[in-house]
Amino acid sequence: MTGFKSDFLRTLDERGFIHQISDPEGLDAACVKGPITGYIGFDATATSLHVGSLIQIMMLHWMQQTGHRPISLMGGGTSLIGDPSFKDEARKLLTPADIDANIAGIQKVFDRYLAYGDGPTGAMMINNADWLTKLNYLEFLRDVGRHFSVNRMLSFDSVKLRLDREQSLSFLEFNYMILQGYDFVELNRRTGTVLQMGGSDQWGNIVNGIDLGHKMGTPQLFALTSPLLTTSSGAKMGKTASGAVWLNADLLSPYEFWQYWRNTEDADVARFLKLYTTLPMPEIARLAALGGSEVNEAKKILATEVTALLHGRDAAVAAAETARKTFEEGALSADLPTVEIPRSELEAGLGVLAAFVRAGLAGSNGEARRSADGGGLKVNDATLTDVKRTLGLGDLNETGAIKLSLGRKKHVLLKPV
RNA sequence: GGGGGAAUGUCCCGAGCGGCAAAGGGGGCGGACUGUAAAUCCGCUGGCUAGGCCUUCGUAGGUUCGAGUCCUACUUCCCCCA
Repeated sequence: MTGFKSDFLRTLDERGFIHQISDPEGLDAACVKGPITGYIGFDATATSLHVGSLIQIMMLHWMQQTGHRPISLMGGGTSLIGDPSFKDEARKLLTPADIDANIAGIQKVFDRYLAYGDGPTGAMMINNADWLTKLNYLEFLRDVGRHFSVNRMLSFDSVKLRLDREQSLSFLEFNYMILQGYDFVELNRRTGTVLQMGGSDQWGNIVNGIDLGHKMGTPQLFALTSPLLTTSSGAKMGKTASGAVWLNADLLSPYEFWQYWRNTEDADVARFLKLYTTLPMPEIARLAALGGSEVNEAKKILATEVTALLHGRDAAVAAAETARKTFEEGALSADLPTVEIPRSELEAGLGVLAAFVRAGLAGSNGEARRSADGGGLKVNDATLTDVKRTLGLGDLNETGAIKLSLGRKKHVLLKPV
């Protein structure tokens, strides 16, 4: 449906966030009537979220910007179980200590996107461990469990994958969707939440919560899912050679984060500007209209805006400047990713291949050797030809570091300490 | 309950007469061309103290000078009969 009356849905719609809504007219009407409360749950399976979650965070952001109250729900309780949806095997079980540490890491990011506070549109940070860990089993079965039809749960696509392949789906995992459904009801009771959002793979789990709400006497609840995001070439978002594109700066520096967006494919620029920046639509339309090599300007703006939201404007501008010096002037920027190395090792002479491994540009000496064979390694901008040479203090350049490059895009400074 | 088939390079799919570091894809990385894009072409895609050594084919044993390949047991999955 198009032609939403509420600012919230209109914004999400025109920016490409909407995949499915359970009752579009009903939700639209509720949004027009006054501030509503909605949430998205985040698994605590790693110490940082990655770009795959950014679209969800942006939905919460817009929710607040358009006059509603967003809740970021930490899955402290549900992560004890692990979401089996569309997975073909069980995840490793996390300990409560792991999960607490993960939540601590994840929370840091949200302050950038949401304004937490008590007002009618103040965001809330809630952990579902608050109630899930206190449940009494028999009580829970009688109050909540009786509303779930196993027949129906078995029919969900998210579990079918496992069942069709006759792979074991433990009772523990099977309960995940019940707990997620219960979360929705519990949040409604505690905060008046009426909307749960999430990726399209969460549709079944969310609708389950709505059904449970009906049976347990909540007001009408709503589901809204975002499309599963892939790049134009079909790759899942957030994967690079070196691993996931983390949001936390200690796992991926602002410069590297900026680079990830700078390298967006042409065909994705407009879509990403709408999803991941807060630039006004007319401005995005202007950038999207740029043709040929001019799209590079749009990509730089995309990279800077996305980075500014996450790491702050200063860090984004600095990243852009480092990139400009490195790529456009070919000059040496002291702000490139830096790896420190004991001065004594340099004095003793460090094998070049080992140096590239230390810098994180190669996984092993063999890999570094192959890259060199292909002409892909550079030391201080000179192509490496002798893989047996060693690096010493004499290789330090004017900034007191050694610049190691893999390909044209990846540069690391090796700095003695 | 009975019968038949399958598990391969820790990214995925997939060939593999007892001599195999193991065909071929996809993906990824690098090079050329460009615009730090896409498409295209080329190279690489177990580890190491590097022409020699070490570790890999579901798990554990066995046969053999030598096992991904043959035998036994186990695990998991697929198909057929009941």
